[in-house]
Amino acid sequence: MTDQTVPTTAAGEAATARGEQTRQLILETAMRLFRERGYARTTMRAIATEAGVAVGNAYYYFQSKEHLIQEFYARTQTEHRAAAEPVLERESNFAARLAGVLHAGIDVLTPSHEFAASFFKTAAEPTSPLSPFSAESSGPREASIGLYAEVLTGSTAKVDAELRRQLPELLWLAYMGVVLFWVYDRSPGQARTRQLIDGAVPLVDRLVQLSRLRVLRPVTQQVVSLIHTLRH
Amino acid sequence: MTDQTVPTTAAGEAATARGEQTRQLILETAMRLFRERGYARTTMRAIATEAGVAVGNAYYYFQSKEHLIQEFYARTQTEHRAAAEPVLERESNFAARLAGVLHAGIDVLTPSHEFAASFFKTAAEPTSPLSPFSAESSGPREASIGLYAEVLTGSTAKVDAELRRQLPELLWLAYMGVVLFWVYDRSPGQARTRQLIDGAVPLVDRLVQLSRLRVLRPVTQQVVSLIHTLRH
DNA sequence: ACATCAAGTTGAACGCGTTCAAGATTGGTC
DNA sequence: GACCAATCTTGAACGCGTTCAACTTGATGT
Repeated sequence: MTDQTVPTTAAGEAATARGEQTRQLILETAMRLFRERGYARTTMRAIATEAGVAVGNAYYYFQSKEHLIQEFYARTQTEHRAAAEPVLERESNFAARLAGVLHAGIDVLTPSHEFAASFFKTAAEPTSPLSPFSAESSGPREASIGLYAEVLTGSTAKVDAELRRQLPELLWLAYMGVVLFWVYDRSPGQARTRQLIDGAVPLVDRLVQLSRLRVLRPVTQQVVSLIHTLRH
Repeated sequence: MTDQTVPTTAAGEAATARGEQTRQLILETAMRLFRERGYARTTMRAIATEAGVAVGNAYYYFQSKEHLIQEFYARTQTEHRAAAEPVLERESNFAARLAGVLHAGIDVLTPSHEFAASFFKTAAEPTSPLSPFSAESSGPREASIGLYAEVLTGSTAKVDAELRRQLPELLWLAYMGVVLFWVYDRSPGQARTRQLIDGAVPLVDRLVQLSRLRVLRPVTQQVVSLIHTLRH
């Protein structure tokens, strides 16, 4: 994870062996300060000073202050994956798998709640490279969707065939919704988000099981065709 | 609308007859420049210069650049209300009323699509006064929720009693979702958002009707109790 | 006529993210 | 060892949102 001659950057900046060390130093310093002081109160000058480099040098490796966060995404995704592993190994019940993966995601994010809230505005902007829907974020996004594909494939749940194809992305979208809720969640320890997960998962589970029910067949069809329409 | 001695500000700033004129001048100038150049490319200096006042003067009336947008909310809400009036007058079918109100909302927003996208990031921040969930936005928010209450009360739809109480707020939340989609919508004329509305409304309608169905009763209960939990 | 005082107005100054022309360092080549 | 080009590093400078001590204005009381 530390030592590679091949470019490791998601954004695709050139990363030779020489500069990589400085790059990592700046990144580590930035992440530490972000966690200590929050995103807004951490200045680029402070990052540079603490890292022992010039301000301009930080901009040689990172296009902007926002781009420093991209790494946060990648790391979080990797940690999420790891944290979800035991559940995916152990459980075969769909609801249990989904709940486990969602909780694992929030577990990983929890230490960064304040930090996440402060840079969320940036990620929310449609044109931002930090948007979870952006091309720059496609790596972590695809990986995350893959995680929800696993939730489904490893489970014993019986799902309408059409719906099954769309479900991983839908579950990822639901996860984005949970994260959105979590960012806004001001309850101590974000307990409300936990309640949301525990309350919504059985609901989703039920709806997914019901998707094969005769009365709901048209509704299922409608959902699937709507999704199809919206993505051309 | 122009001429009042009573304070008119939503935020509650003091607005005497004397300063009100300057306030309005700055506001009009700002709104014009925002539409002409976009939010980010409009500087406070430019607003002040064009309005013929000093920068500091703008800050006497508005806490920040962001606060200049608060007025945009209030205006949009009022226009939405007006645009929805004919539909609420004419239709009694729930789906037709909902679709009409949602389309009216997007109609009103359409001319400001670029502008809205540029300041959306600000509104998305949980702690921002511009957040649709913030205390400062409670005026327009309550009015908007009221609009969806009317969608329901004026309709012939039969809804589960428990659900009925929560529905206006849920519909408003769905509207927020549509607006979120609209902000991200890069299709020409935001045609996809129109498709989303036309596709999702029958679905919501169906689900609402089905909420009284026996098989779905537990699900409905679950939804209602989850909402109840999440708001203490 | 004058004093008083809140309301309104000013613009220089601050700290921020970001840029960029200039300089320093490195590894390869003859 | 001398040169070169690519890579890396520097810090002053720019424009931005925002602040604030100082100033002006105009209505009110005497």
